Amino acid sequence: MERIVRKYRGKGFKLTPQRIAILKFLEGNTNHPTADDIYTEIKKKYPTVSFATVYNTVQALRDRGELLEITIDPERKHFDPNPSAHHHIMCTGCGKIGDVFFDYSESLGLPEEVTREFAVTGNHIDFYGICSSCRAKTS
Amino acid sequence: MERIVRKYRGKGFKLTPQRIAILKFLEGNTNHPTADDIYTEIKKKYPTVSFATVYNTVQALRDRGELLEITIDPERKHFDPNPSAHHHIMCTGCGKIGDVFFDYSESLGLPEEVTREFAVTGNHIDFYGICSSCRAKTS
DNA sequence: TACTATAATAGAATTATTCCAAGATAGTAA
DNA sequence: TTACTATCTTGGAATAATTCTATTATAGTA
Ligand SMILES: [Mn+2]
Ligand SMILES: [Mn+2]
Ligand SMILES: [Zn+2]
Ligand SMILES: [Zn+2]
Repeated sequence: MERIVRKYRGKGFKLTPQRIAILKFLEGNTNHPTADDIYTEIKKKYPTVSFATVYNTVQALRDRGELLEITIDPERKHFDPNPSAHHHIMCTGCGKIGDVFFDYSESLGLPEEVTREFAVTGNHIDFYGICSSCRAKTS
Repeated sequence: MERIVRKYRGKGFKLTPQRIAILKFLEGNTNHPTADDIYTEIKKKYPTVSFATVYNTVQALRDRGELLEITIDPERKHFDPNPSAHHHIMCTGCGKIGDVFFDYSESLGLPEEVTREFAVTGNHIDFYGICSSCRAKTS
């Protein structure tokens, strides 16, 4: 928590109790929670917290480059407190999202007809698969 | 249009006038339209068409493997009548989505800690960039 | 031509997300 | 400390995308 305070102090980002709770929940969290996941968690300690606060906070973090919005799930957005470039894999059985830490950039050269039209700035890979617990169920 | 009839005849997929209009709009369309784009177009010829029909039709096509749902745009789904494996690039300026026809699968080996947990079934790459017309504007 | 499974429609419902106005408060500077 | 104010929180309304439902219509088939 001291690290959190140190990280955001003096950056025009006010550290309110709700925000600190959100930051603590997100810190090191590799579950890629949805807005609802965050809301449900923070509500345990701050029963009057609102969705607006959750969305405002994740937006503020996103704008500061501290958090990523993940689009791999067509149903809803997931948030990732690890802003370093990495990729994701989602289980098509249960929706679980895992991290893929590998830089494929070298292999992702684009065809000339694409680079003629687009100046490429980034990439993100969505992998799909079946997680071990889902495999256990169906087999 | 004859090709469309031939393709779907006798497969439990009724070819209504609205569906034919949707199929014609989608056929060869590389613009990755949204549900609203489809609705707006079909409404020109069938003013009473409903969103339910648009969604029902794209779902039926998706279930038959004739159409893909694209998640590259965090705001809304886009649909792609080309179901063959390919990737996409979106302009972060105007939202335009282009196709990337290149099979990167050979280069997309996953780290062992991922394959231990997930049996991989597929992948899709989202590229980001700036399209030529957006570059013309800002420069 | 008649039948029936499937589709189309209007509109309500649901869900995710954003907006808004009013009241609080974190951080700062005196 | 204290006071100030820019920023934040909140409940609830608003928006937007998508799905559901009940009713009516019709494509495909016998
Ligand atoms: Mn991640
Ligand atoms: Mn495409
Ligand atoms: Zn699973
Ligand atoms: Zn553009």
